[in-house]
Amino acid sequence: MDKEVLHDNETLRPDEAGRPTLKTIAFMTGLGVTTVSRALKDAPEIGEETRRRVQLVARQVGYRPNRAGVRLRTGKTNVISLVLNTDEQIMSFVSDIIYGVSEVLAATPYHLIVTPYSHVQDPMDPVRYVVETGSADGIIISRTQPDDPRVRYMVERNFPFATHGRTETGLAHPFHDFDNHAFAVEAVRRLASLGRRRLALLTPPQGLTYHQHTVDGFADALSETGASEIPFNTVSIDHSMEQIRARTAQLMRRENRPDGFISSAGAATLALVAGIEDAGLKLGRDVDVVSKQSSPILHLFRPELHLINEDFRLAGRELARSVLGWIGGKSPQSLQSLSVPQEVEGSRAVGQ
Amino acid sequence: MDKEVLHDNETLRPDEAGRPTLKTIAFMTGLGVTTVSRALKDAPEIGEETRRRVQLVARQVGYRPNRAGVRLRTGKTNVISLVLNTDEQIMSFVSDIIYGVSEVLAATPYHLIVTPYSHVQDPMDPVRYVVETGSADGIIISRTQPDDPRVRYMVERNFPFATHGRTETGLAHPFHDFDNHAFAVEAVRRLASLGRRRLALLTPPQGLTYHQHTVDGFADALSETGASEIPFNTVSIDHSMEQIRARTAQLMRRENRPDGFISSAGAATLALVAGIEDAGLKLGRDVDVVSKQSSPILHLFRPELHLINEDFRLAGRELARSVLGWIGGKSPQSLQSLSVPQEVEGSRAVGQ
DNA sequence: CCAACAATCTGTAACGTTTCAGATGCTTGC
DNA sequence: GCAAGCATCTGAAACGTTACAGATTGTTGG
Repeated sequence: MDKEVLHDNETLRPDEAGRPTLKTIAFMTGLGVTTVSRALKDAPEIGEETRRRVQLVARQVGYRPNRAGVRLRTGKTNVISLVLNTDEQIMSFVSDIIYGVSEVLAATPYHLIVTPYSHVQDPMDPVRYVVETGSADGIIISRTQPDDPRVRYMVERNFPFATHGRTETGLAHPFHDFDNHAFAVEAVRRLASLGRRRLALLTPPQGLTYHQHTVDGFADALSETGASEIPFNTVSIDHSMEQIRARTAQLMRRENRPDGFISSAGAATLALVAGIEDAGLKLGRDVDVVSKQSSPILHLFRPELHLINEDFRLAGRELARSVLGWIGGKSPQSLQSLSVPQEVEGSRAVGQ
Repeated sequence: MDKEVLHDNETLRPDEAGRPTLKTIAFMTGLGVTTVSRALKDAPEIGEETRRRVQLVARQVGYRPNRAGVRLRTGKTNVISLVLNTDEQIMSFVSDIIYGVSEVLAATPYHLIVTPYSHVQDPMDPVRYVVETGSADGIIISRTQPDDPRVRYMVERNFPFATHGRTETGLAHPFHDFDNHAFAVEAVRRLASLGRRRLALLTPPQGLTYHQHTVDGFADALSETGASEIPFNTVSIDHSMEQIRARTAQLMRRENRPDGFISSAGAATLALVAGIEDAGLKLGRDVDVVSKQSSPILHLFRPELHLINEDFRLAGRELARSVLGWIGGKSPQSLQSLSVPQEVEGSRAVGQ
């Protein structure tokens, strides 16, 4: 600290507008930039006093590592990419996921970047883009399929990711999923307990893993309760409100109409109920409906609805934790979680 | 192309797993990396044939500029930051904005990064962070206030941004706004035309610019139509569903209750209507409600509702275009837009 | 024929970071 | 007294890009 060699940094003017860099701190402390770099990340071969001195100065001048510098040198982007389908109709749950992810990332140096794709594209495109250009350290995807090509692709390349929903690839990868089997079972039981015997299921989109989970839960609970199924396969929650409404009305005007419905999405339930009422029937009297919801609003729509919450903010948090975990070296197997259907407050709540 | 000096790039192995860089293309074409760099951006001092040759090779090998390299060298991040408040209750509109922004950015090299903040923080924090660390080239903010400190901050630093909502700072900056004055006027007229004379307004949050716009439009149209106001200032659309519902019920049980409501948000309308019905009153008979909505769902909730659409996806697109415009050198004044209330399909639609 | 010029092309340096392979000085053991 | 070892520190090089200041041609005008 005395001999001050003053390495001839020709153009070095300490506080010249720009933000401080390692060089700035090196100059201020009289150390080399290598030493500063190592001191800041608590490397072992740095003296105790030096470390403290460097960290003090760094804090004082508000040093923040330049992301581009780090990224160029190390390849680490400190970015998580959330891949989203922009065709979703009513999608307040999307913001919930985003906020959940954000909550977790806030305590880290990670930024969240949203990578959208639409129906005109191969869902693989955004994933390929991120992996090939290395524009993120990890990816979160949703609308997961049993044999999801995106999952295969990323596993092959050993690229960290987490899926919202499970696969049946046999590949071990992080996921978070809502237990839709349990949801369907609880829903059927509820309807059965109300004396409903002819049940129809408004399913998740064909081809997604949780479609099958829901259908399986429905079937299992049907045989458990002895209720029967009224097929309702012409629409799914991916269809437009108009279509769901029309098909429901159509179904409800038939001879052998259902007396109980299970709906896999809150928005779809609005259309479903409208269809029921179009047919001149009344909720709670002629038919009961159990619905999933992601925002606590459906009880305002029709108090007769039976509701089960799916917490997407929680999903976002879990998914973020999972990718970070994988990036951090944890084993994929240890980063899988399942969320259980939540009882909704109020008299008509479903669940235990 | 004949003398092939083979610049001694010691460690250069063309196709060694990694993605192609300028160096790769330089090697393949036999040119210098400077030439390649310039050829790719159509610089003037590059021969026609060379340019074509370079661009052909670049396309063939799937060259994509390394973002970290560009960012480190030029300071350009090719990132737009969308700053969001995570405390919003029901926020399907958030995804709409995100998708709108994405749509526009998709055709550009820009990435979208979501920067959240919560009530515990100063709304200034995320803005300061982005500006100070230079982690984006432009910012989009919402929940704009008449004298918004974030706007002053960014204008002072000449940092490109766009606001969802206007300010009254006198500073020229890009914005997109929904014409809430017009919305309130149309809403009052509609209620007046239905013979409603005692109107209550469920306002946007106090402190935000569009609160005043709405209130002003309401007042203007009241004097135009001769209707009178029933004060309803104890809640705003930022309050919880429960609070809105309870206050509404309370209001509707009073002697001098309103016979018309204007609601500034779709989600709040659910609670508002619930409150009305809690008081034993009936929509369309005892009271009419005009509501804004951002998703076409409220007509399913109660067909008696009068609805006006606010298109948030459009807002997202406009906001994205605005920031990009400013970054691209256009004048802030030329990047301001206002969106007019949209008529909702169906018999009870409001608007022209 | 030569100077001047335009048209093309080029290497070097720099952005901020981390890794690598030392350098320096001080103890320690014998 | 000295080699070896340890504890600290260090500069150079590299990541991929662009700006700068030339270099190398061939062409033109006088």
